[in-house]
Amino acid sequence: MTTAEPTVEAPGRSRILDEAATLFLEHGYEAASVRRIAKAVGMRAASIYHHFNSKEDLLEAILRRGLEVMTVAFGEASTATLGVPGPERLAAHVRAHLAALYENGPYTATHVTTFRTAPQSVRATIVPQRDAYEVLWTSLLDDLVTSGLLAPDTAVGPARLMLLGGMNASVEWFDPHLGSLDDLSELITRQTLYGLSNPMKG
Amino acid sequence: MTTAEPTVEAPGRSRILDEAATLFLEHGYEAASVRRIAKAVGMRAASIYHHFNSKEDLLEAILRRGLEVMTVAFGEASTATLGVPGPERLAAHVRAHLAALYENGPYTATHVTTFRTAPQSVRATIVPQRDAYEVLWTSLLDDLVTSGLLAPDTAVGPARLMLLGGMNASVEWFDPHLGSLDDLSELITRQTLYGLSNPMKG
DNA sequence: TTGTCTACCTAACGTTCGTTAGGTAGACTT
DNA sequence: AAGTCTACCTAACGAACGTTAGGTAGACAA
Repeated sequence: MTTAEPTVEAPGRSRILDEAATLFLEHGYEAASVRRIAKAVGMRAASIYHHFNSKEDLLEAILRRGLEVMTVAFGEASTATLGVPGPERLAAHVRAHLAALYENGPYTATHVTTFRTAPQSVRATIVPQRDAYEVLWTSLLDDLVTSGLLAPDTAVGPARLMLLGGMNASVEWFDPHLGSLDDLSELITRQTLYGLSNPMKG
Repeated sequence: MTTAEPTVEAPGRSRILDEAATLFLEHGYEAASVRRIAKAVGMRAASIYHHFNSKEDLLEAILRRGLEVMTVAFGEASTATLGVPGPERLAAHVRAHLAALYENGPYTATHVTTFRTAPQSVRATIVPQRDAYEVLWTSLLDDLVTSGLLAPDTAVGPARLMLLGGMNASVEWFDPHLGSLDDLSELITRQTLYGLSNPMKG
């Protein structure tokens, strides 16, 4: 009513975020220049600065959003599986993290691939939220140990790092247009829980 | 006798490779400028071009060397474990890949972290050798299926990607000065084979 | 001793970078 | 109708980029 909806497409802040995240993901933060991002959006480099104070601010917004997508997905998986058995509960959280990587824009994928080489000042502002996300996983794995699904002597720290590392590494080879996210989730969950060894043997 | 050995340190091509690989690993290819690399070596930017034709050539040399370190390590593990049981054989190869990542300079670590965002022309020249390395792993896993260690219905492709992805992802959190490479190898091997689930339960 | 080669150097090239200053066209408010 | 705000624009800044041209000091060979 009040505002006419855009006829063809609405540029602006969210378009910039989308295109910048895509370019950061594909080429890295430094290699994706402001002019290249602007061109992808369909505007001039200077116009970026109407929406963001600096290129680093833009990166920070993207990393933060990627983290938020993960965190929200984790929370939804948690509330949706409050009473269910351990394996299903783990599977739901694995599926949630993978969905964050592949289904809500390039933000989470950009986060996990770009964070390590991001400028130190940007990383520093993000670290607390990142730690919070890792705590969520630690708590989940602790619960699964307590409930008896995971071995009592499980080293939860390394287990969390390997599980998240394995999921994140899938951005290097998994293409959601070619493979099914459900299949990938099931594969990772099963391999994490039971490994590759032949159950018929010792 | 013939040549005096360097009093303090020998700069030159190998120093450039070392420092460049370290900077590429830490900050990424684009963020590490030729001048910054030269400064780390203790020379001027122009002098780099006495040893390499371009920055891309330098990157290619580093990626190639990282791949060679992996490949050699894999080969040694293979010949050293020709007759041994499957679990030990897998463990040796895992240990070899991790040693390549952490023990023979930053080349392999730089390779696995930088390849994805490297300029397309550089990637293209490296791809064949990369594929060859993956074939080595595929063959190993095939053997382990045949020998009965791994389940007969193992999807070897995804299993390989997850194992290599998990090992490579460890560069984000593992510090060889703080943790033992043997412990990490054993952790990854055991988790890969048997998973995290409680063997006391169904 | 003269010449060649290696491994660096200084100086500079054109290009691109992130960023800023200041302008404008349209929408919406009063 | 005049004023304000939003979302862009053109033009340009200084700095840094990869790279090249040409020089030099020392080692070694003839």
